[in-house]
Amino acid sequence: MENQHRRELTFLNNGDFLRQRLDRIIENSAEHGDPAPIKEMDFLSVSSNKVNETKNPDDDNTNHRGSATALSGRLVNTGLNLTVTSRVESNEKPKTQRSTLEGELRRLYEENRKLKTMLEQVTKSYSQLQAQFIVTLQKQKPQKVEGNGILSAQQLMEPRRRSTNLEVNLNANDPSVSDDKTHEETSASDPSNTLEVMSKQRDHPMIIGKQHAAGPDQDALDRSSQSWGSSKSPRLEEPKTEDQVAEIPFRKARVSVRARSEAPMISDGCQWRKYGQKMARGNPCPRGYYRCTMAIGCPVRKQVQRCAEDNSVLITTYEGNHNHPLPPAATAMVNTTSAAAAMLLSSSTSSKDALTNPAGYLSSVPYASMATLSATAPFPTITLDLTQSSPGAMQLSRVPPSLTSFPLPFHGGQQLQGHPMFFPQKIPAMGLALLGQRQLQASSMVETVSAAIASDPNFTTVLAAAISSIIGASRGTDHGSNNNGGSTVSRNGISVLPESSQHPHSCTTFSAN
DNA sequence: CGCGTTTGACCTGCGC
DNA sequence: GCGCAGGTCAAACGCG
Repeated sequence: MENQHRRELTFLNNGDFLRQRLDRIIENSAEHGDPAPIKEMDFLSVSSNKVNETKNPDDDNTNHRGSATALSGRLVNTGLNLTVTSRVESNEKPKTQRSTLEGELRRLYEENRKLKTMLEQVTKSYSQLQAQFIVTLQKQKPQKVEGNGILSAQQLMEPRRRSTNLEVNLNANDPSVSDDKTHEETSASDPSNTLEVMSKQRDHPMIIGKQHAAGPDQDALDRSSQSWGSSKSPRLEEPKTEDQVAEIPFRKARVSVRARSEAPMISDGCQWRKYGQKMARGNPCPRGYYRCTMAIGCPVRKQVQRCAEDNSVLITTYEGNHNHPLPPAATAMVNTTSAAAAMLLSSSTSSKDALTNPAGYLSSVPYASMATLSATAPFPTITLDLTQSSPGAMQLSRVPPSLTSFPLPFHGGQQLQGHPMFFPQKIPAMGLALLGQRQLQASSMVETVSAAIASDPNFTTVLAAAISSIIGASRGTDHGSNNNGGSTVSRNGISVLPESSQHPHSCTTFSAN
């Protein structure tokens, strides 16, 4: 069951499974005397096949997502947003063979439809779980404070963690690709899910406890959030309490977005106020510092800077947790991106492990073509690169020379010796399928990250562990909405791993429009 | 007048 | 300890 589900999700996200099936069909056709039933792939034209008369009741649904592939008169969703027409000389085929193919395709279509539904359910369940998780955390805060107002010795002795700086190249640069599915899926999540869904710490299983120790009041949260970056301005700060001191080692994850834009800032649905500008070393373009002004005291901040190598590339780095409802434009991205960041952070139970063996995590990130680790950056950063326009471009990414880079193996520890910046496309099947298409049709970033979430057992494991550890003790407080969540977990065969019960969440809101 | 931006000063962390 | 770089603050300024 688990394997099947995983396969289904993979297929949904990249069409690899279907591609294999189609290959098999093609091979069968060749064996039956049709040497080249599919001579070329027309990515633009809609099917003109004469057989396409029995319109499937779900055609509309498929078409509007731009994923329909017409093959032998049947629409098949490849999950690649590609429209493929096979020019099969259908009238040359024996009728039986044709009907067999049609039957096969019909079955595939139905299967694809089911898988799509399942993915939507999983996505929705994830959002619901997130919301419940946060609600439970908030409920438990008073207890924690009551029980123990200070951090454990282990927490206090936790050394300042090393950070990881991770770049994940996503081929989500094509705005022309329909994003209806994305909106459909993300809109299913309650905007409230975006509120404090993400904590700012990681690397510690008792992160939640730490937050609780800091107190349930928003001030505490704001204090911790205001320490954006490696330096704090102490001018207006009160003398540090024990809790505040203990917060220092725990820093926030960042999500950085690279997107091509001539505009001074990418539109992400939020309102920002500039509070500073600074010339950064090694970049002739100044870096702007912005603060979210959609609500008083919203701790979310972002940095905007143009890429030194390419001025058309805008690098936006987000950090912090919104303490207010988000507009739909911003909400759409929050869950998926925060989950991506959480997934990043959850990859390493310790920073040392992340430096030495981050493959386990990265291997689950689709389209992740390279990763770099920074021994100097004070926080883990996941970079979503929306600037790549071709598969080849995805293979190489640059990082500042100040960053210590490590070749990170994917799935089995493959590395390119001597090319620390270059990673083989040893990525999950979903990525391979896309790469194999030569024309990488990028779905939206949300879709991409969603794919990563849906297909990543590590993330779901961590999430399940977190929920189990937090909610498990207070099951009575759950409501009916968690039914889906529970089924999601069980479908993925998640087991609770106490050592993975960290809850790294990064609140991130962005879009690249 | 209110709001947002600009800009120089200040602070912290870190490397040498 | 010193210098540098990153991050933040707040007064000054501009605009509607």
